Amino acid sequence: MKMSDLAKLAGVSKSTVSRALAGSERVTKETRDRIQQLAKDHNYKLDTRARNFRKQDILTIGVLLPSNGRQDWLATDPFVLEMLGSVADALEAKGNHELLLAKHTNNDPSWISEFARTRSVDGIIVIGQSLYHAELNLAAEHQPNMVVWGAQMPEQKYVTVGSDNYLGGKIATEHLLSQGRRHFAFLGDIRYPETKLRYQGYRDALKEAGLDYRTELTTESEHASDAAMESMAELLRREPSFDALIAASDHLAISAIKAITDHGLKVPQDVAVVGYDNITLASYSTPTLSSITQDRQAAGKLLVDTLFTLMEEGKAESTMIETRLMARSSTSAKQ
Amino acid sequence: MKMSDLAKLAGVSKSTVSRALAGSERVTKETRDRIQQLAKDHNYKLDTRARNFRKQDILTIGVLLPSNGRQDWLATDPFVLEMLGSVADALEAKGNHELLLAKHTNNDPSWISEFARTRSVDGIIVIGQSLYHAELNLAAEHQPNMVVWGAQMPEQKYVTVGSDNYLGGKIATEHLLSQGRRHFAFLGDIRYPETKLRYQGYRDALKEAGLDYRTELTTESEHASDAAMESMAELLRREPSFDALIAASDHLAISAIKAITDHGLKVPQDVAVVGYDNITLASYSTPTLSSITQDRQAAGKLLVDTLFTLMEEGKAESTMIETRLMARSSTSAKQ
DNA sequence: TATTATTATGCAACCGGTTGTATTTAAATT
DNA sequence: AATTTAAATACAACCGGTTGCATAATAATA
Repeated sequence: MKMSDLAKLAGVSKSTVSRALAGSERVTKETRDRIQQLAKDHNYKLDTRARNFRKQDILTIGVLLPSNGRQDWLATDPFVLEMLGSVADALEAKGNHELLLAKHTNNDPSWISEFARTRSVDGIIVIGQSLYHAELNLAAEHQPNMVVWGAQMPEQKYVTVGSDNYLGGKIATEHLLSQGRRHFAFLGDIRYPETKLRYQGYRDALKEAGLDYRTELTTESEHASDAAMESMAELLRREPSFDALIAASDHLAISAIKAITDHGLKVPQDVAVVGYDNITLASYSTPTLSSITQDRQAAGKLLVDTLFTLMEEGKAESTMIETRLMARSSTSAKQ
Repeated sequence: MKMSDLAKLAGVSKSTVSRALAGSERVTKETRDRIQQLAKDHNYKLDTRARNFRKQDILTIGVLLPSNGRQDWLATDPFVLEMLGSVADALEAKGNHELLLAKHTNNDPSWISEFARTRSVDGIIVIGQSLYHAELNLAAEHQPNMVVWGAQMPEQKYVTVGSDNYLGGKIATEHLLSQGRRHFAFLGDIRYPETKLRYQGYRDALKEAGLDYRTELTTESEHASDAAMESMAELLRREPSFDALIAASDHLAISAIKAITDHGLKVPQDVAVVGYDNITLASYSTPTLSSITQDRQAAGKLLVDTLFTLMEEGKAESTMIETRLMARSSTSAKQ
């Protein structure tokens, strides 16, 4: 059932139907009501695809969810969903926009630039820079209206929005320093730009505190939790003397806590842990996890706003949102 | 830059360009290559909206993420993201489909039927039945091609895909019964259809074991964690004698564990806990959380397959996927 | 009642591609 | 060289709406 069919039924022209359904004043109230009723009766549904094609007043925004190398990382980290939600909210608030979701499926990262090249979306938001810097640069050539959640990189052709990861790493470290901790370990994979910055903040905080950065206490790990457990277990065997751990994500932190507990040590008494992202569960896990907060609502809004600046003006600057440590702390002694 | 511009540049007709870009054999290889090169040089991008409008070979599937009443529930539960991911994967595997994402924003549930009424998507998948049974029924009238992740309800006009929540509740309870637990409490909000079934499974398992269901040990709670903490704390004050807890979700379970620990009791020694969903973090939290697994990969695939059956044949049946308890257990004594 | 102003509706072009069919061009056959 | 056959390209209609402009219908004015 198309509009012309409905027009025939109503005994009027297509244009009248179009205007009637749009509620235009150019059609008498009676005709309008009659046609609208008729449309309802016959369960007529306007073809949005045709409408949008003609009007071209709805922007389609592609939202991309890359995996983090590991197939399952993305699917498990609630932080990504919260970001997605806040991006959707921010788009919704703008009005007249469609959110086209695309996610990583196979292990070939070229889908990102492929998406940028072939889909004629009006803009792209990538939730998670991951290891795809080069790929994202390539994508940006095809779709200049692209904003990525992540960290600033050298020779970057896309725009990033992120939190101050360097500062975050520093705050986390200083937090534990202020509680008298002196032997640090860092858990995270510094191949990831964001993790690397957090790591640098961590190192600098230690340096400023006059503490030697002890390289052998650093461990690499994927975001996935099994790998994290193993890394942590190995670290504990190798170097059991640290009393403070900075983890690059809450997921890692929670895995680490398990590994530490399994090793027979107590958190936070023996080892204090600080995570990153401050996912909801962090507040409710046992023991409560201290974490660096990245404000997702602000982040989603900033991603969208930045993209719109880009679309309207053709340029935008990479920006950061607030980073802070949540007040609650795993280090407070439990009885 | 539209196709006709490119045609002018190339000195050929629009149709030749169209065919050249589509890689048709009807255009000489030389012309084809020349045009493709030209397109690349001029950074021409085909208008997918126009293409899809004309070809009508791409189905648009709306994926809806309702909130769970509480504004923040959805955004925090990784289970939803995992479901979303697996739905996206399943759609991707089908090919020729677009995933249009829409989520709850304000507190008005009518957006669901509004979406069904006004957006001309080819089908709808709703991830989370929540409390919106009536609303979903309404939506189904506008878009019969609608599949909902949730539980079967009386007088239901939409199709559901879900796991066997009744069985899940039963398995969870029997698991703790087999470990000698005898005093049970249930944490969850039975207004939610899925939770209600889990609760019924729980009650029946107790009945079959010859245990009186002790109504005063049941507590209602939203999925959100603050409310859960409070409910749990109150329950502990009121009735401190139970040694087993069935929680309607892992999120609830983790909150509950915290409340129990804060109360000075030990998990699992004093109170054994079983959750639901088996989110990734459940395996890595401390203590490890037993949980009922719902296979998300299968779920996403089944949601999509069911929707396609519906779209092709005009009818489909509500189905269930496997439910099982994960082997690892919080009840195993820790030393 | 004839004429003008106003309002309601219809016509046809258009959005940017795709595709069946007609036409031109080149190659093959006699 | 003339004719048939095949290959390459062009033409024009179409997808399902929207919208500027023309026209028909109605109301207002002389």
